[in-house]
Amino acid sequence: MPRPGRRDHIIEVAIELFCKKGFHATGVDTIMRTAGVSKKTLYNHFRSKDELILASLQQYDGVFRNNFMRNVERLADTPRDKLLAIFDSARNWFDDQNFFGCMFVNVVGEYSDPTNPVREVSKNFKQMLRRYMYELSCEAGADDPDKLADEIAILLEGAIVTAQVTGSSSGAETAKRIATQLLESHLPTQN
Amino acid sequence: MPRPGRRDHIIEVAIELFCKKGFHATGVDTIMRTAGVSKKTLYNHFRSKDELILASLQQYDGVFRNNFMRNVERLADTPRDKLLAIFDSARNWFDDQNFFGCMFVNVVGEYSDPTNPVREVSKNFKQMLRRYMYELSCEAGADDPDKLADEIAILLEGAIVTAQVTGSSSGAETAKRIATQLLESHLPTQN
DNA sequence: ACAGAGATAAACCGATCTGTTTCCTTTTTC
DNA sequence: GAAAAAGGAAACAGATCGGTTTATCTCTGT
Repeated sequence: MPRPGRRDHIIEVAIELFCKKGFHATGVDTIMRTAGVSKKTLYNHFRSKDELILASLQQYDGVFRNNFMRNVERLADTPRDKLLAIFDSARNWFDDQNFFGCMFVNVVGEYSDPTNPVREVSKNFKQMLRRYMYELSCEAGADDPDKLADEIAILLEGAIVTAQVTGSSSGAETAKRIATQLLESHLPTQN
Repeated sequence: MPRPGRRDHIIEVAIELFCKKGFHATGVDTIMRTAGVSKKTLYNHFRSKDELILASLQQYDGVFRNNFMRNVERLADTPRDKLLAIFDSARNWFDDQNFFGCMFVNVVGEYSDPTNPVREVSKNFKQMLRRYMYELSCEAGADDPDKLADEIAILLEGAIVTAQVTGSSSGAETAKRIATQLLESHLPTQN
């Protein structure tokens, strides 16, 4: 049996390197050296680099849920406020020293073949986010929760990319401002 | 003197490959073979691959101006309608067979070092876009053209990334819908 | 204590990477 | 038409790529 925690540690290191340096630019030698693990061990846990990339994306999917969404839940109580807190949570993320944009967007930029499995993983991640926004929109009593979810999702994507390219997190506030206006129009007035 | 057109042709080929396959994944051998040019010629025009990447980004900056912005100008007459036509022009772009997201976002995903020149080129590109939106906002009589430009810019970024990841161009309409609402609130009523 | 599985470091494999060089042909220029 | 510049094909260099193998060592279960 493999020693416990090793696999997760390799993935943890891989996520950091993939985010920071990119996927093609990060060699397995670097990952294995950074993780303090022999190459044989790495290939004992993952059949190939592609498989490690996939595992990293799936792991990051869970990490993001725990960090980002839990943060949202902590920052706000009502569904309406949670929809807005998404952008506060995003701002915290942007201001982190280790923010290099969305891992799922970056991986799609490097693997454009539509049949590549990373594409589906990325799509699923974005769908998961949108579903979360959809549920919040329903709970908040939006007149058209489907549309509102699409709109909030686009605002978040735009804020992420803007922060990544410009290096400034101010896009989070711009997006939140737009979102506030959207909620005012599409949510029943709260007294 | 170098034979005319050769340099531009190499760049043209490089842009296509960089967009489609990514930057690290595209080797100079592939570029040179696709361009039908010897390696010596390539390195006669560009000192290194990094220099070719930079030249490609700068060239694409101009290509984008001609294709995207001219398309906007063609689709609408008034500044207000041009601001909205940005998203129609974006939709055409997304539906193109050769859409692989924004080259400047993709390059930032692969080169995260803040001192890398590609970062500044990407930032400049986004600033150029924002300036265009700012000027249209001013002409349209926006109450706060700076804010409106930021907002439209985020909407466009969000639509681009969404189209890239999901493969659907419908985000362009969602973004346009939001933009319409923003214009209704921040522009003087037009009769 | 002993067998077997897991891990390690290192050598190794063939392929590919960016970039240079060589030799020879084509094109430009005066 | 001749000198000079540019281009082409291919070998070459050194490094790195993803991935395998080998020999040695360290755990673990019983």
